[in-house]
Amino acid sequence: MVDVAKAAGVAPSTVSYVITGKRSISAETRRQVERSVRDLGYHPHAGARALSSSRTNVLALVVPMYAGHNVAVVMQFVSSVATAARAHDYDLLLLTKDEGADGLRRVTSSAIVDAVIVMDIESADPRIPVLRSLDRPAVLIGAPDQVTGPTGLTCVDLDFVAAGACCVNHLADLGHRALALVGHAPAVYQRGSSYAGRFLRGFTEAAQARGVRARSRACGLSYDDVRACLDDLFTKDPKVTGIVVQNESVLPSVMSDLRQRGRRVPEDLSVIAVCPESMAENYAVALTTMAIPATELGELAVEMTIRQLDHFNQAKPRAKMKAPLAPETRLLSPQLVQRDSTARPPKT
Amino acid sequence: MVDVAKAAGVAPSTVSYVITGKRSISAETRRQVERSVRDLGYHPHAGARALSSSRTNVLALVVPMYAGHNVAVVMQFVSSVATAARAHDYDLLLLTKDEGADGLRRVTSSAIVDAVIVMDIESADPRIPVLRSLDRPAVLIGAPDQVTGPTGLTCVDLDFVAAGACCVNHLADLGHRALALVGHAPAVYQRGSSYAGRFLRGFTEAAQARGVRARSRACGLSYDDVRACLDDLFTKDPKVTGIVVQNESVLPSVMSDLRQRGRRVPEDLSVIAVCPESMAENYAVALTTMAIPATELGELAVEMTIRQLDHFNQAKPRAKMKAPLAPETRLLSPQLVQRDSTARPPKT
DNA sequence: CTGAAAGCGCTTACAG
DNA sequence: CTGAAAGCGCTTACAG
Repeated sequence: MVDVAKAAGVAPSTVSYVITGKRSISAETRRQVERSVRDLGYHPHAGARALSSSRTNVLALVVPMYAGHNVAVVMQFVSSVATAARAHDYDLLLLTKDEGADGLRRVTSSAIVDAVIVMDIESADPRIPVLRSLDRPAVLIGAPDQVTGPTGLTCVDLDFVAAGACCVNHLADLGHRALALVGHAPAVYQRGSSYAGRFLRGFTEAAQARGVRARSRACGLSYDDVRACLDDLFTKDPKVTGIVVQNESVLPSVMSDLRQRGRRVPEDLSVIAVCPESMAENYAVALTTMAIPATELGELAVEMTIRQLDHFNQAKPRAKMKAPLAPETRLLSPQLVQRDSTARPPKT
Repeated sequence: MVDVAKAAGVAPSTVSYVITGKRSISAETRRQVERSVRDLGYHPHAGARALSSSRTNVLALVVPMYAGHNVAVVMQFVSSVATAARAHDYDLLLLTKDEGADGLRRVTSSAIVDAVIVMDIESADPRIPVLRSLDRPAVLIGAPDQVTGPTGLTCVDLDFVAAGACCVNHLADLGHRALALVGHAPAVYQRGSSYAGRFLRGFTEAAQARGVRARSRACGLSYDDVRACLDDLFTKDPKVTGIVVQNESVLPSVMSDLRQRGRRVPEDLSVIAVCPESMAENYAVALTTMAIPATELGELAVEMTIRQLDHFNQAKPRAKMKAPLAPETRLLSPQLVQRDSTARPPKT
C-alpha cells in the first residue's frame, strides 16, 4: 500500500480510502490511485484488513453431506449461497455439519468469518443455543420445529407444513381418496431434520381435514428399500391412488418400480415429487412437482445475513447494548407445478 | 493474548509459543498457559495470525456446480476434501468454477488462502497458466489432457484412459463383440472436460486393440435425451450387447428405458456404470461398476497440497530461488467391481 | 527455557 | 478534500 501511495503521490491512508470508498475523494486523486493500483498489481492483504477493521468478508456455510441423500438439493443451496455471497463481496467458508457446535465456535471466535449460515437444522438442535450465544449474526436455512418459537434466530425456509398440505389438496381436488407419502430415509427422521417432520405434519393434518385416508412411511435409498416401502404402502391400503414422494433421491427407483408393478402414471396412480424443478423432466412422464426453491432460499439467506451484519456493524461502535435486529422468520409459500404425473383417479 | 499472559504470569510471546508449539516450553509453564487459555476462553485472532505469519491455514477449493450434472460425485469430492483439510487443521474456502482465473488470482494475491485445489480441469484450461504463475501451491483434481505434459502442476486423478480400457476388456473377456458408450452431456464435451475425453479415448483404443466394435454418444440429462441416445446407438448397431454408462446422472433413465425396450440386464445386455460405489445397489439389478474413487482422490489432493505447502514454507526464508517441489502426477488405477449387471452375451 | 520488542499491512479516529 | 499516526493482535528473530 505504501508503494501505491508513493507511486500516486498521496498518503497511504488516501489509498485506503480510495479502495474502501469510505470517504469522498477528488476525481483526480482517485484516478491517480487507481492507476497505481493497477500498475503495481496491488491487492490489499486480507489478514491485515481483518485485523484492523474486524471484518473478514467471509461467511461460513454449514453443509450437511450425507452420501446419496439429497445431494442435488444441497448442491443447489451451496451454489446459490456461494454466488449470492460473491455478489455482495463475501467469500464462503465451507463447514461440514459434523464439525458441530464446536466448529461454529471456532470459526466465529477466531474471527475467521463474520457470520454463519446453517443448513439442515434438527428439532432440538444442540447448535441452536450456541448460535444464539455467538455474538455474531447467524441465519438458519430451515426452521426449528416450533416455527414461531422463541429461537431468537433468523430463519428462512420453505413452508413445509403448507407444502405437505398443498400436495394433499391437489390430489384431493382431483378426487383421490387414499394417499401415501414416500418419506425420507429413516436416518433423516431419527436425526429429527425439521423439514421432514413439518412436511409430514402438513400432509397428515390436511388429509384429516379433507377426510381422505393417508399413510406415510420412511424409505431407504436402495432399490430394495423402495420396493419394500411401496409393498408396505400398497398392502396396508390397496386403494391408494395418489402418492407423494418427498425423497428426491429415490424417485428413479419409485418410478421404475411402479412400472414393474403395472401401475401406470397417471392413469392408475398419481405422483407428486417434492424436488427441485430441474428434475421434473427426467422421467418418461413429466412430474408434477412441489418445488424446493433452493436457489431463492440461498439468496434470501445471504441477503438476510448481510442485513444482520450491517446492523451489527452499525450498532457496534455506538452502544454496548446493540439492539439485535429483530430476528425474522421467512417461510416461502409452496408452489405446486402440475405436469403429467397427476390426474383424476381411475373410476372404480 | 496479553490477558492470558498476565493470568499465567508469563510473557505474551510465551503464550504464542505454547499455542503454536514452535519452541519447547517447560511442562509447568505450559500447564499454566493452557489453563489460562481455557479459563479465559481465548481464541487467537485469525487475521492477526495471518498478518504476522503469512499463513492463513485456509485452502481454496474450486468446485464445478452445474445443475444436475454429476452432483453426487462432486459432493463426495467436496466432502472428502473438507474433512481431510480439517484433519490437517486447514479450513476450506469454496470457490465456484465461474469465478475463473480472476477468482484464483483474487484469493491468492489477497492472501485469503495458502493454496488452491482445482476440480474439473478442461483441456487447454485458461486457468492453468494462471495457476502456474501464482507463486502459491496449486493441486489439480483431474489431469490436463496430455497427462505427462509439462503443466508444471501437481495433479491427482483416476486414470480415465485405463478406466475406459478396463471396461472394454471386462466386456470383451465375457465375449461381447459390440459395445456402446453412453457418454456425458454434450456440454461436458464442449467444455473439453478432460476426464470425459480421456475415458472415451481409452474406451475406443481398447476396443480397437481387442477387435470389438464400439461406438459412443453424448447423452443429455432428460428422459427424452436418454431415449434418443439409446435409439441412436441401437439403430446404428443393433448387435450391441454391452454398454458402458459414463454419465452417472442418467443411469436411472437408462435402466428404466432398457426395461421398456424389453432388454433384460444382464441376460440380453450387460451394463457397466461409471459412478461412485455407493450408487451400485440403487437398482433392481446390482450394477457392475467402474468406481470413481472420489473420497480417496480428495484426501490425496489435500495431502499433496499440504506437502507442497510445507516445502513452500521451508524454502521461503532460505533461498529466493525456492526449488519448487517437483510436480507429481498421480493417476489411480481403475478398479472394476463385478456385480450382477454384466454377464456373457446371449447366444445367437 | 523465557522475554522484550519490532513489525506484519491495513483502517480509522483525529486534525487541518 | 487529504495527512500523520495510533493501533488492531499476533509471530519471530534477537538476546540472554
